[in-house]
Amino acid sequence: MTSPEAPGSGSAGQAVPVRIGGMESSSATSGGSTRREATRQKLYEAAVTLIAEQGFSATTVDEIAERAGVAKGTVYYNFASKSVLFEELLRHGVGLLTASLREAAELTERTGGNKVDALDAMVRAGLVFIDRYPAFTQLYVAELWRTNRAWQSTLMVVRQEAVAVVEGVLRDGVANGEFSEEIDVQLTAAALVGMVLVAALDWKSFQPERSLDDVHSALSRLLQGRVSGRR
Amino acid sequence: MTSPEAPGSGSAGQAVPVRIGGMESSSATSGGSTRREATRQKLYEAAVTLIAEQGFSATTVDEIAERAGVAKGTVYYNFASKSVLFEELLRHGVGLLTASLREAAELTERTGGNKVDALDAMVRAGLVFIDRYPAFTQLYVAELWRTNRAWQSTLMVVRQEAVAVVEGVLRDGVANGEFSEEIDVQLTAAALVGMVLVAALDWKSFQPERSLDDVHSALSRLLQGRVSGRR
DNA sequence: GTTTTTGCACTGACCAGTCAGTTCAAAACC
DNA sequence: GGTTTTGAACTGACTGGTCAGTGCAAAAAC
Repeated sequence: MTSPEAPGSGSAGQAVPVRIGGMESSSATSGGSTRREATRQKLYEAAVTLIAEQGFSATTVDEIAERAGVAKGTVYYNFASKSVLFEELLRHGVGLLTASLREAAELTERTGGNKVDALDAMVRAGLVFIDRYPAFTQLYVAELWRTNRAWQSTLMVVRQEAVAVVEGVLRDGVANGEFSEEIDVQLTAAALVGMVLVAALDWKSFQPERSLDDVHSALSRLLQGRVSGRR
Repeated sequence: MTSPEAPGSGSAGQAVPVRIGGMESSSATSGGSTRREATRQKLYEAAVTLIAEQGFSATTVDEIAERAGVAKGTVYYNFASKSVLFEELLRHGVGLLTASLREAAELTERTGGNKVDALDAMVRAGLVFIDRYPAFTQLYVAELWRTNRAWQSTLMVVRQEAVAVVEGVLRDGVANGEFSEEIDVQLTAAALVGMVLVAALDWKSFQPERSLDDVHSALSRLLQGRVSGRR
């Protein structure tokens, strides 16, 4: 099940039954069995594609259960409600993205790259993420600017974490003179995120045969202002 | 004429409502009453905000009718179904955007601007549009990359019309040497659209007190590569 | 007199969430 | 070893409610 979607905690090896306490702090249901974790994972995977395709409200719990190969009751055994399932899915997915962006930025830092390099590395990290989890990305974009929804506040927090990584790099770049002091950090960060997001979704939807490198270099060019003019 | 048929009665064919290419609704209002047009307009306005907030499936026809101050029967007198109403709304809205972009590009052309100016004018036109119709924009973004929905093909056609305007300017710019020949027109256009879309939605959602000029200048800077480095 | 809107009762499909009952692997016991 | 008990995990039929779409007679608008 190295399935193509549903950001889940790695691909939980289903062979190894022993899994000692390590990592995750969320204690609550400690003693969590592996079986349960596997079921949740299957549910995430089923839900993410269905919701990306049809939207949250148009996706039924029966469908999710069916695609996960599980009874409907199991969904409710594992999650308090349909929207809790969704909320948890969102939190998890964006967490992965944030970690990935942060790592890209830090790696560049450590290997002595400048801030433009960091930005470029983050663009690539974003593309890699979208390449791996297109459905999740799609669903995220669809929900991000909605108001009046149960998971709105969760989403906002989680979004801010991701955007903050980009903003941080921009701010650092301004501080060390690499970027103009005139730039508006917040707006520029949003614009950069949008650039990657939309270009990548278009790539996946309308010309999926293109390579990641292709897309990356097009965006790099734009990012570095190598669009206009000669050369 | 895509003249509105009588209230879809008969249980007749409910075969997939996907129908491409319908001509523009008569702008001339030929014969068509203005009253009807006004009712439709009210329904569009009611539907757009509700659907932007809640999504298509979570929005009920009763709600739409109520917010429009109209009886439910009227909705069905004017539109064959809920999804037809939505589809027409999409077509209508994107039509406005496309016209606006095209106008911006042409005006720049006529007043002797170069292609960068045209792009910049289109960015502004996009911002003005989003400023005026934030709910529509939001809803459009939420639906754009969905698959498996009834109005998918309509959306695709209409999206292409809008993106094509941007692509056209880019292509012209490449042709006259203003832009590098290396740019990927399609991807760059998508990225530019994304930049404006996401920056503007963030603006509206998270810092609505900013002025349009503010946002525009931040994007202009990015567009012209005046972000990094020197002056 | 024709078109459009209203109001409202009605139907049939669909769906989130529930709950009494089943499964089965590991623990407890002999 | 073999047997019994336990309980977490899972099942799926069922319920109560919701909602798209219908039908139609009468009023309003043009």
